[in-house]
Amino acid sequence: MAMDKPISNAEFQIMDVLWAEHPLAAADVAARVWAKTKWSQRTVKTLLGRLVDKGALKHRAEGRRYLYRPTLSREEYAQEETETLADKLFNGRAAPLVAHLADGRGLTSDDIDELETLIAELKRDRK
Amino acid sequence: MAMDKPISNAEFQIMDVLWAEHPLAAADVAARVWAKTKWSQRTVKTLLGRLVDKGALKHRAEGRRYLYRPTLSREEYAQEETETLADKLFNGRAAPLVAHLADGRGLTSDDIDELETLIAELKRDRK
DNA sequence: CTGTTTAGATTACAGCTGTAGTCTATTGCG
DNA sequence: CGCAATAGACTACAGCTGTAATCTAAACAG
Repeated sequence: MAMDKPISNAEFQIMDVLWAEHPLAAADVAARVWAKTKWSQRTVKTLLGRLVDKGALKHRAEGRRYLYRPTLSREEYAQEETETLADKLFNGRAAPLVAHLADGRGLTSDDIDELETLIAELKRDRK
Repeated sequence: MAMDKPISNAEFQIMDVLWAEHPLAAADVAARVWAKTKWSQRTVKTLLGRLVDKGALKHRAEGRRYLYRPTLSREEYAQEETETLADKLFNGRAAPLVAHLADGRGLTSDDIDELETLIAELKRDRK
C-alpha cells in the first residue's frame, strides 16, 4: 500500500532479484543482476536507494551493511500493473486483453487448458 | 510497424484521441484532449511533434496546417503492450495474467461469459 | 500591401531514468 | 593503532517526459 511512485524498468530488474530471494545485501543483489545487466555495484546501489525512497523496498541494518527486502510482493505488483494496463487499454475488461494475447503470439495448449479451469472456477464461485 | 520507441503516458492521451478519430489537425486534437487534461495547445503540439519523431504518427499538409493520423492501430498497440506485460510479469503466459485480474477487482459476469466463449473458440481452433 | 492572427518550429526547463564517479565512515588486517 | 578495503551517501550528467514560451512564416482583414 505504500507503493505510489512507479517503478522504472531498471528498477524492476532489481525488484525481480529481491522477489526471488530476500533479504539481500547490496553486493548480493549486484551479483545476481550482473548476469542480466552487467551493471556496476554503484548503479545497483543507486537503484536500491531510489527504490527505498519510492517505498518499494525497505532496508534493515545488519552489522555494517543493509539488507533489502520488498515492501510488496511480486503478486501484488503484478496485480497492480495488470489492472493498470487493462484500465488503460481495455477499460478494465479482461476478455479483450486475453483475446489480444490469444490473437498475438498465440497461447499454448497448456495455457488454454489452464484458462478453461480458471474460468470454470470463476463460474462456480460467482453462483 | 515502424513503432520502436515507447509512447509515454502523455503521448498516449494524444494517440487515444487520434485512434478515436482521424485525421485531425493539431487544434482539433487539443480541443478533444482538453476535457481530460487541460493541456495548452502548445503542449499538444509538442506531443504531436514527438509522436511524429517516434514514428507513431504521420502528418500530411492540408492547406496551411497538418492533419495527423496514427501509423499503427489501437489494436496493434494494445497487442504489443499486452505481450510486453505478459513477458515481463508472467513469462508470457496468459493464464496467470487473467487470474490476477480475476483475483483483483474481480471480473464481471459478462467478462466471465465472454472469456468462456473465447476459450471455447480457442479450444476448437487448436484441434 | 501591411499588420494581426495563427500554424508550425525551435527553445526551455525541471523532474525522472540510466548509468555511474567521488566522498566519508567504518571495519578487519597486520 | 593505522591503513586499505568496503558500505553507504552525495554528486553527476545526458536523455526522456511533462508542460510550456518564444520565434518565424504564412494567410486573412482592411
